[in-house]
Amino acid sequence: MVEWQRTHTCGELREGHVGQDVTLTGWVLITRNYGRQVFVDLRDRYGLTQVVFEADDPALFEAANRVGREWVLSVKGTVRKRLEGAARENIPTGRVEVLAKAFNVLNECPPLPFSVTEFPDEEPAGEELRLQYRYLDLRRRTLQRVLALRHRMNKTIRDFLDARGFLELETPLLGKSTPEGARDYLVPSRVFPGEFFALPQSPQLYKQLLMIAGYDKYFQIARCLRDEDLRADRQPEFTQLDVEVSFAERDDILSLMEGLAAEVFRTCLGVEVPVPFPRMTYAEVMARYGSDKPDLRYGLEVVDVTDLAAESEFGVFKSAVAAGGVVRAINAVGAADKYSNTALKPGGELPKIAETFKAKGLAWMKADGDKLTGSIEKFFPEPLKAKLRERLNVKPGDLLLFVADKPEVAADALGGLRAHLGVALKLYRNWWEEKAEYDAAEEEKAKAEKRPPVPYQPRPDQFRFLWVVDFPMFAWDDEEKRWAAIHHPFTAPMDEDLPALESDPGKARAKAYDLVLNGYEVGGGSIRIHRQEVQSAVFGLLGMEAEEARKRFGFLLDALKSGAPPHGGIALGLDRWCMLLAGTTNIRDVIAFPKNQKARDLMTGAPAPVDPRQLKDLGIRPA
RNA sequence: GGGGACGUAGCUCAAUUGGUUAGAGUACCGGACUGUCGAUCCGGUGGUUGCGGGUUCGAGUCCCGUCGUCCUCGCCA
Repeated sequence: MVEWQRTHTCGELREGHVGQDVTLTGWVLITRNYGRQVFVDLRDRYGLTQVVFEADDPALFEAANRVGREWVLSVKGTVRKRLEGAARENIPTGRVEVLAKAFNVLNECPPLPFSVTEFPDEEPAGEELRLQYRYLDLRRRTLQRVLALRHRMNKTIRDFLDARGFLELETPLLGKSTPEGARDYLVPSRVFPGEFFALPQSPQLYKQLLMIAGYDKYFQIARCLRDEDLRADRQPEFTQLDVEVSFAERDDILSLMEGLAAEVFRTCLGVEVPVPFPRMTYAEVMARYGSDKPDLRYGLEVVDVTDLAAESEFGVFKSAVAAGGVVRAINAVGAADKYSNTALKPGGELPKIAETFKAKGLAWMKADGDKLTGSIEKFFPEPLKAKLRERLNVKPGDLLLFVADKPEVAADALGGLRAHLGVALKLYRNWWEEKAEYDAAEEEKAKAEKRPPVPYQPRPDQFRFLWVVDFPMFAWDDEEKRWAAIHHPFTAPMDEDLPALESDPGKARAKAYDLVLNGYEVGGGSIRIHRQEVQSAVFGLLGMEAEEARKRFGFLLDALKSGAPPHGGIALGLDRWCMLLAGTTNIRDVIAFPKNQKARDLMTGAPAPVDPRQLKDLGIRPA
């Protein structure tokens, strides 16, 4: 085997290279045997080039005939223009081909458990199988593009923050378990049997200590680990852009992030997202959308009708109001025909969703012409119906959905219904769905017109950012009978709410903010407490005795006394960012080696039992 | 921990009301073929219907259990 090193990549050759002797290396996508020629599509992550073996050289031709899919080859040959009429305009290398003079088989490959070709009408293999053979899955062009996009995103972030004087600093993986928050992944200490490190849920405390140390602009693309149940957009280990700034107030952080988001969308998608992003208070989004991360790509807002319901004769509404509850409604515009009365009965499609969120039931009316119909209609006298129609802007064919309950339950249930209806009524389209449609049509057109296809360009209106601000400091934990931090225990209360900390903790608002994009929480942060006495007070409210606080966070309390500057920051969930940039709703699609829903790595099999001697060294006995 | 969907050839799927020997496409193997481009044509190999039990004259199909995967509620400061 001689001189197999490549001179060009498989995506490089053009008409300008015609006549040159070149060497390509890559994987065989597919071969076409035509009797007198063998065509081999050779592929690497840069592209695909057609290689031709001709029968004039019987030994070479015979050898080429044996080559199969996914073999790794090095091919020496001459670039030549394709025959008249045989050029392909849909790939950049489509006007040329390489006439092979010699080749090396760098590795053979048996038939694979699934196809990596990704032909248009080819159904992808099941995810379980793809995760088991992730190294093959990653060979697919789609995943190669996603990981390249992820690189581009990370690079943009680093360049953006570097240009503004930020330092990328690393913090430990082996740290100390902190109370509250998610379950920790623990690492046993060999030197101190029975003692454990905890892997970081985020670099939160370290970055605050860096602020106190005077590193006033910090960032890190940091791995975070939380041992909680997973979802389509949650992995046990995930990546955050962690940012912290000293002498910053909330708006400094928000506008910095707006600039960063705009830069990321510019470089990764070619989209100019409008800044600044809209802002709403937590109270407002919960009232209007029933969610702290509403998707603003569609309306379907929640409307309060408590006053009208109280005037009605409907017992369920009246008693809910009498008990201090609320009655809220959604007008599912034009959906009266889509949901039969059966689908709206208890146990039907929509009531079941409401019940998922703890609502006791779902009441409804339909607008049949200019009449309201449904079983609860009779409890509303005509003038009240008129007010209802006006409040909810009812038009013929509309479906009204009511939830009567405690404010939080009503918000959750209607928020859940809103999200469900957004999908069911097709109130919005994801940009990648429009792209898929465009691509299919454009491919056809380009082929007919013998030109390269024009790539799809996403639009700014397909990305609806939102800042949610003024979160409450605490929520009452009914199970543990105590206040729990909504953000985290280091979040500063709003200055004017400092008195409320003592008198009415539930009313105190935090200097906390979340960034929401198309219904996904893609970032969250706060201005931190930088005064020791405030931090101690908050610990106290969270039910932590002074002695315990000292034991757990003594280092932080001491540090806060030692010249801590005001500071604050944010963390962006980069996996979710990458999802939305890549056009997927599955976080595993943007992580090279993800875990499955039970947090198992199907490729390596981790987690796995270990040798008993390892456990003995660590002083651990299995349960 | 709760709810839901799914599990049939290497892969993607089909199989009527419970009814004959479980099919198709693709992959793979063999053959034909002078420009293909997911070539085409002809032929062939390939099955513990996830696993265990039950009902039945008869189970891929129905019931129970179990394992696995995904979605979701709780959970994720």
